[in-house]
Amino acid sequence: MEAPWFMSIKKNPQAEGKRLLMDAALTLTSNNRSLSSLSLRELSREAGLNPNTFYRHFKDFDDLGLTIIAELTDQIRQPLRDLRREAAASVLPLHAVDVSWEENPQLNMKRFMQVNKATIKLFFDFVASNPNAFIVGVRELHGASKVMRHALRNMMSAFAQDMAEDVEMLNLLPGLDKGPLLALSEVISRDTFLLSMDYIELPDQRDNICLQAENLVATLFIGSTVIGGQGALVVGAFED
Amino acid sequence: MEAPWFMSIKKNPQAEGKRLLMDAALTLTSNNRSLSSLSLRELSREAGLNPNTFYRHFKDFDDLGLTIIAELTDQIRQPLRDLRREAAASVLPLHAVDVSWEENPQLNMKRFMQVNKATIKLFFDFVASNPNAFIVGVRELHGASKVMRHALRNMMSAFAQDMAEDVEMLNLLPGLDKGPLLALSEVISRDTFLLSMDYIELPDQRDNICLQAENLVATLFIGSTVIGGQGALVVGAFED
DNA sequence: ACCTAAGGTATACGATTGTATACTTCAAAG
DNA sequence: CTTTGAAGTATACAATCGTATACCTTAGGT
Repeated sequence: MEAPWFMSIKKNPQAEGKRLLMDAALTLTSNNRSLSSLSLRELSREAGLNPNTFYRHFKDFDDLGLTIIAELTDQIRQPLRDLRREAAASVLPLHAVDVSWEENPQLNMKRFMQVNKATIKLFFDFVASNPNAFIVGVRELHGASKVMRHALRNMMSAFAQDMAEDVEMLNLLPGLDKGPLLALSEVISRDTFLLSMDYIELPDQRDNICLQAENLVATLFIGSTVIGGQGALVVGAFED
Repeated sequence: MEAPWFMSIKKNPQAEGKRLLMDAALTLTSNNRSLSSLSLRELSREAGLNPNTFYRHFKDFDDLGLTIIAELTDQIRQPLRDLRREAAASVLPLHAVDVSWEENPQLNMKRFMQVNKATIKLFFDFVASNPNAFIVGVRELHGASKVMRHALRNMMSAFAQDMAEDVEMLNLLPGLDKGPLLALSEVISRDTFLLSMDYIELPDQRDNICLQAENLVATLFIGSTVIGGQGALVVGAFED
């Protein structure tokens, strides 16, 4: 009698278990669990592996978490920058007559709002296609492990720096100094991350959530511009 | 031989264990643990009680958590409103000539900023004197238990409503409609809560963190006022 | 062709866990 | 007084936990 096909196949042994364990962790944590509440055996069971296999790849649960975060960052960071450029490119050229802000605040504010809206839409699309990764990320951002918290905070700081750089490079808001811009980016980065939980959990309110995010970003940027003494640049765009 | 005093004293048996268990939970979670990662025996051990005593008072850990949150809310909500009135009272009467915003934007903006600063200072003082409660609160706000998350979210919504009511009643920002005001309050409530973690963990940066919070609040309120079409009310206060 | 180390497994052990059952104590209502 | 119910304890047990030790398989370098 011959052995069934699936018993004779040897999968490629290239650290397959590592993937399985990381995926299992994502699966489990996405359903009302936190990393710190998982047990080794539970995780291995979900991954379909022997408990000891965990130690072949990770020192402890923090190690696992850091690996997940590193992968998450790799998957998100560059795409996010690309999204922003893409959004800017799809909007700006249409009005590329390059009217200065002083000349026509309304037009330039509309530009900004459109890039804003497009970027946010693309970001949340990304969230919706990687829900589990975002769930762990947000959960562990204020979770039990100090190591994890610091790693995620650093990740979000990096995102904020990217955002600030892009806004400056694309000349979206000329009235903003570098310092305030970076501070705002940190806030926006964090709040958008947190909002992504709502976006995942409340599929019927996604349009609303997008609007919320857009409003937050616009409010912050405009407020900061005014405080920076460049209010004349923007206030004209909102008067009747 | 007489028994030592502490053995003969019968503490009032009015659910003493309940207090001990809640305190134990706060103690344990404040030190790199989450509620969902606690074990029943661990908690009982910390409280100095028999494991089974837990069930005399709580159905499960969610029940414990909800009780903690309820108590937390009771301790914070009214004091917070009082703080805001106190801050407003300590600042407003000095300038109570009641100059309209249109007449003197600089003066009125200064009023707002002072109330803002005072409230935030008082709030963070409160945080510093109840650190453990805030740590659990923030940790469970995005934690594993859905029940807990909803409860904490409701709590923060209540805080936001309080804030919106107070701002309106104290006439701090006449240029803001009720809708946007409430939306902003929600954001501020959440962000301030999260900032309180930094305030607890980084005692040497507390002044900085206060400034951060003040800036955030000011930026949001001003930005929203401009978007609402009342930019003329505020923009004058920041021009050279 | 051999060796080695990485990836994965099997088994076992003591510690810890949640909970069930039964017992105690004591405050207060009857 | 008696009763009764709430608060807390003692003991016990099966399940699960983390981890130590030893073993198996295979890809890749020499």
